[in-house]
Amino acid sequence: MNGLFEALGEPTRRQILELLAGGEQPAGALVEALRTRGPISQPAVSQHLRVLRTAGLVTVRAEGARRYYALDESGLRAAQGWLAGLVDPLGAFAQPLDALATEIARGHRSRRGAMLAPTPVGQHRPADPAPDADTDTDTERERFGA
Amino acid sequence: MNGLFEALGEPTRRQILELLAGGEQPAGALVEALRTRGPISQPAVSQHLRVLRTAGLVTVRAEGARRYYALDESGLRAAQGWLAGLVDPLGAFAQPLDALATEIARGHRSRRGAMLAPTPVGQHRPADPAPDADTDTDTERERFGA
DNA sequence: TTGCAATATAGGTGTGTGCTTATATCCTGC
DNA sequence: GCAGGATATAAGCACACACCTATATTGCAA
Repeated sequence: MNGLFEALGEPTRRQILELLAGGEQPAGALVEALRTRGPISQPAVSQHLRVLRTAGLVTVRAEGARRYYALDESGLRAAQGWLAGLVDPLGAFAQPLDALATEIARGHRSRRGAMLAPTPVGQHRPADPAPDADTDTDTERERFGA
Repeated sequence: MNGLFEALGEPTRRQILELLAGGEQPAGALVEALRTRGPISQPAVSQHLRVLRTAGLVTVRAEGARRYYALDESGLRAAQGWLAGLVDPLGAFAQPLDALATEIARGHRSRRGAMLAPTPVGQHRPADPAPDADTDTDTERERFGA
């Protein structure tokens, strides 16, 4: 789960996510769909999918030679959580309600201010959901893992 | 309001947003704050602020020679809305509750599928909140506008 | 096994963009 | 007015990254 917002920053990748909002799809179908909008190569899409995957925005499921991609809600929620934490320092609305209780119990200080890195509740201190981190920890060989 | 997610894709810019979550701040203070994390020039920050502004993520208020920046919730909500639209095709949870009613009244079709560009409710069809759009429509001279 | 379909990786290229220094613009106080 | 502070723009550079073609890997069916 790295480079969350960096991944979202690319229009083609956002388009892929929109396509996946319609349900799970094999990589090939995504290539096809994207080609209705403009010319793009299969490897380009594959690379985008990899970025989305390491960002925790999509999941893969292998079925035979086909690889089905789907939205990964955890990543999407992480992004939403971070945004929510900005507007609403208390994080009251972010996902699980019990987080609110936690905050209250802690005696919510000063309501706004001195809360530089807003804790996006739900995931405690994601330490910035998208911390540059070019360190490709994804060396795990799992090619075509069935 | 352009390049929403592109703007969010930059770590320094996200850091600026986090700083602004603590309340309105003049540009200079942001430069100072960012310098605690690492070396950066004043123009660099100014440029980031511009990007955030044209993305609708921050607002500016001029007071004397100083320019106070603050979070623009509309932009943040737009981003959240888009994300929400992905996970929840009906857009039930996105901001104002009445949006749900609207959807229901319209007779929510087929629940999932064929809804490629999920309407993020709240702002009807932002036509992709961050549509590449390199066309710099921001030629409006408003330098140091009081 | 061979062939083909589906997808991923390798390697190379061009461009966008984030950075810097230098300078312009605008405000305020003297 | 002029000096100095605060911020924005200009111009140029370097590097990241999105893209491509070519190829490797895996699965399946003949």
